[in-house]
Amino acid sequence: MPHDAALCATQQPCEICPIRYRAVCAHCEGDELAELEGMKFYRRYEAGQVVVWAGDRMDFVASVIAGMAGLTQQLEDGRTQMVGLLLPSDFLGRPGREVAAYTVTATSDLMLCCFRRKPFEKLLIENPRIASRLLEMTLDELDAARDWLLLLGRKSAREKIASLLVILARRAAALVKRRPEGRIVIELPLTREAMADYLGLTLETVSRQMSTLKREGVIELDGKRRVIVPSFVRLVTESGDDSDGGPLS
Amino acid sequence: MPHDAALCATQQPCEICPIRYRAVCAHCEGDELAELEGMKFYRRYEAGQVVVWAGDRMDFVASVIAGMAGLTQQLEDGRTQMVGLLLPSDFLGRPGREVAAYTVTATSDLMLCCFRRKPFEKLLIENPRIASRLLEMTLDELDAARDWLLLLGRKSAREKIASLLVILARRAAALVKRRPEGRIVIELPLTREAMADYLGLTLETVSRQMSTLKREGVIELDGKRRVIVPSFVRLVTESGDDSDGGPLS
DNA sequence: CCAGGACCTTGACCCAAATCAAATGCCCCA
DNA sequence: TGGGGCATTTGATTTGGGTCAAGGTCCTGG
Repeated sequence: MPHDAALCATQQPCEICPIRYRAVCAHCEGDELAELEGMKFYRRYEAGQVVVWAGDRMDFVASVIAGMAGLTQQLEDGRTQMVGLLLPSDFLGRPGREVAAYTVTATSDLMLCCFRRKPFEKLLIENPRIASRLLEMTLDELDAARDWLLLLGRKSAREKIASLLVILARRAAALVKRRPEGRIVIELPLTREAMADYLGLTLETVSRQMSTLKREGVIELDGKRRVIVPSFVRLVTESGDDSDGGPLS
Repeated sequence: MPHDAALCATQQPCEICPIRYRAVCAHCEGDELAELEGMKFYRRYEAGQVVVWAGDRMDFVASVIAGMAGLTQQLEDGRTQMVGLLLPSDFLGRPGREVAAYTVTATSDLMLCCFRRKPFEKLLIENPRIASRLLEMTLDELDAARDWLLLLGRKSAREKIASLLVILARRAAALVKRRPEGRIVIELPLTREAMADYLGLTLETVSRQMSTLKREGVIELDGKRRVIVPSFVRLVTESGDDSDGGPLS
């Protein structure tokens, strides 16, 4: 069956696809996934709830269906850095690793489509197509991590905030509404503290920079968690990287 | 044939293994790799030489045989961040990507074992074992990138320096000599500027922190590029993370 | 053996972001 | 309707690391 973009792009969870419910679905991949029935289950978490603690045994891997989660790492003295951002269609867990290396926390209400580890690993071996899809996704994640390294290592606080908004606007189509005249509305699925942990800043600095961007008209705030972007191009400029790749630019 | 740890761990390049000459070799993987003959070639680069520029076409992928290279990303105004560190056995290039996303520079003299892209990709499809090895390596790289995010986001300059030395000591067995009484000697394959680009610092700060660590007896310097670590445990303490995983700890 | 240049160190000063400390707003539930 | 608790904002102050500037060291090639 041919790829059905409309069906794949829907916000409804695909009931069959094991990995990426939006870009790959039963309608695209065919019957090879039918065997997955019976090895998967859904779980929901509330904002702030911990999915797994680093060091805990994790007997499943999962695909994010809705909401957002963060992978988090800590130094002994409590300094915290987010090291992974999971949005719908992202994959959680690592084949072959039974013990979680990072703490996973729902930063907003979260819905996961989970697969029991053992049968999933068996599936990977038997089904090179899924394995290769997983490799591709991992490579994309690595690229994202590398952009993040540049952000953490070399960008100013203001550029970091702008970059985060750009990332959310580009990746989280579900969070974004386009308004007439090109205005964009972003529902922030993170607290200021989670933003700070993502950006390697303190929450006070995040708050101050949000205020500054607002004062200068780069963004508007409607409540604390809704950001309106009058000019996306302007926001991208503020983010420091000129890459015009990706949607919305 | 069973895994031969001694043979795999040798510093000699494995003439057959396409991906990781130390951990996987013809002796472990068997004949499935024989078909690789004829699709591979070696290249050497001098310290400072650029392997590929971001945006350039790259018609091969490669395995690092000796030396060290850095992947580097830049903002328009020239701020530079290293986003990948390639040591012997690391893999360079991404299947399916013909245009390099990052600039690759040899930070020391470098030897690559290269594979022409097309036949390599064909091989990946036909040989799930190699594909799965590549997935595993990519996941390891992602883990390393995540530790790096923590380093850039939350560590002090001093901790960053100590962390880099720990990483080099753990990963680059080829660079490290153990002396009696547990002393370790590290040959730094990077300039101070490359260290700064890795750590998200300026070269002046790197130099200052090296001097401080020396003054306090955490390290000794023999010339500019040879670091002697009297107590590795002490160095790990200075690095901020208490993880005692990995060799040498 | 000396000159030039690349690489590194050190000093003085400055500034962006952290830290410490108070408000303020907001939501939920009694 | 009001109060408790959390998230957020804002202010005052400090500080780690950046910036600018001046040497120093070592290697190489003439």
